[in-house]
Amino acid sequence: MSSEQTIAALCRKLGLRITGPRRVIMRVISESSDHPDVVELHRRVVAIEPTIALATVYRTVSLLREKGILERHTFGDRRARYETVPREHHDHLINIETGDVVEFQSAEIERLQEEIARQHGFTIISHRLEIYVKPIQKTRRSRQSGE
Amino acid sequence: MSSEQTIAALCRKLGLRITGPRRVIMRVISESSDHPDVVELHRRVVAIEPTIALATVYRTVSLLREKGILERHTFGDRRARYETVPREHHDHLINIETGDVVEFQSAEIERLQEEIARQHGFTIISHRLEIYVKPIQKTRRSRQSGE
DNA sequence: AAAGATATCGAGATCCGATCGCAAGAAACG
DNA sequence: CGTTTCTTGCGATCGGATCTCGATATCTTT
Repeated sequence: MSSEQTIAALCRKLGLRITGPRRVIMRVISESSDHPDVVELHRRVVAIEPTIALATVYRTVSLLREKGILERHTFGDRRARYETVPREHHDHLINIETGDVVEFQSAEIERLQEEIARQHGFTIISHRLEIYVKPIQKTRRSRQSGE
Repeated sequence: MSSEQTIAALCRKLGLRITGPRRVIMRVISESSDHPDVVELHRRVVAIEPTIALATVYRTVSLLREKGILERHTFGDRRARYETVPREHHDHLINIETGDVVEFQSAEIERLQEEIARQHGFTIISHRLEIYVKPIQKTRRSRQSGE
């Protein structure tokens, strides 16, 4: 999702009407590189156009999610956070000591997931893999290469 | 978590009072091999002792979670589901159409995770892998419009 | 065993994120 | 322009989870 004309084009492609609120909401989303929740999105939206209702933001994000434009995450808390769908799927290594997040991809793991799902008679809709880690300690012995 | 005496012992060990409601709730949990949410737990609990309140079940499960006895999952929906901390780690296939959860293990995936973590200079503390799936459809052929 | 201290309970109120219903307003299309 | 259908704003409502509080039960102390 990107600039002004493409938002209109996107709406048209999705069969959605091009409305003022949607223009603003989509623009805010496209300019957000973090993972805002709906209230936060609404905050940013009303900073531009104060009349836009919270419910409209809710409706728009779920619409965009249905259409595959947005991804919904639910981290620790119970509020949903949104992110534009990355063009390449990735999973996360979370450093529990620092909170840092490292993205990674593994075609091999993806393949194994497909295999497991198929063995159970399912097809994968989506998945979530989070690996909680800490830095390797160097004890008396081995050091690690790389990194 | 297991039979009657061990529940008392467990409570004592955790510094909790051994009460009627707790006995029942813990028994229900120990006898559940699925991933019930709190309302479902309460259903099973009141089948044994109808006077036990939903709030008590909420309080008990969060207590047991704090103490490391239970694991809390939040799959697709917004409700928390609980399971006793397994002695062998497993991951979950979640059928998004029915909400059913299938447990699985994959030594291969675990191995790859270890490898990825190591390549980034980390050791794994824990991880979470959830695969959201739906049953394999038969022929998906010409469909009319929309959606 | 009785009593005091306090953790726990049940029931309903409350919180908070998310959704709904409806009348008014706006887009699309001719 | 006028009609049709979609969208919006607003308040009501939903649903899961938590909290309040008086009553009760458990543990501890004697």
